Amino acid sequence: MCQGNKNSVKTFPPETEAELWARALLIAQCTLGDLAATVSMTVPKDFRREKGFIGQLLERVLGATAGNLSKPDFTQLGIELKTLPLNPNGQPKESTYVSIVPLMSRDRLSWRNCDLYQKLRHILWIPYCFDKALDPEHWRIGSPILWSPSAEDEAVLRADWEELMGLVQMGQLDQINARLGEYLQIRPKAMNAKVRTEGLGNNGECVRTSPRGFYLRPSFTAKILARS
DNA sequence: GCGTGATCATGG
DNA sequence: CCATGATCACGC
Repeated sequence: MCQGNKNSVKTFPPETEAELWARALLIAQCTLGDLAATVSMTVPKDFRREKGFIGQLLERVLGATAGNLSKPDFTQLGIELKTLPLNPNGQPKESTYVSIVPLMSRDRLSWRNCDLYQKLRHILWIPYCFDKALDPEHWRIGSPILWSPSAEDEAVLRADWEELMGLVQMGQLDQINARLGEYLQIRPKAMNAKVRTEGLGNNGECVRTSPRGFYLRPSFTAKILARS
């Protein structure tokens, strides 16, 4: 980690959705290097040791406030910030992490009240071109997308969530893999495969298992892009 | 250790 | 080729 990033500047949080949107429009077409300079950060040459850099850069530039709380980044506005890496062909390159999977929840869950939905209900997408042929400082930010799931999106997301959380709550952790779910999938979310946390066994008892997260498939974020 | 930000690296 | 499973850094 370079010294410049430790001392980087934070932007004041936007007070309204319109203000956030205006800021997002202002940075469209900027390079990561230009943006980083405005908040005294330095763009890494590769992301092997700084995978979250671009997300943290955009949090600073746009004035996100939630830190590591399980809340939308712009808490007062209820808006989640997500960067979206695109291949040079304009398609999403990676899945999008959304939230941690609550592996110990035994209570009946409500879709509209779950952490996952609270983040999915309103997202500011910031696409950028992930081009291995260029140094990351020259990668360009694209046009922002302020998105909420359509009724059809929500129906699929909710069905995926119900299927996946059904397995979690029934203690069927060993049946969960990233192939399940049409738009949403569950994948490991930890420093490494040895990390353990508590989950539910098939008799409702506590078992040790790996932490997992909910991710949106690239095929779904591609639909969001195509529609915008 | 957990949740935030994600991308890496390899097997199918 | 690309999705799955694995991995990296930070704040607290």
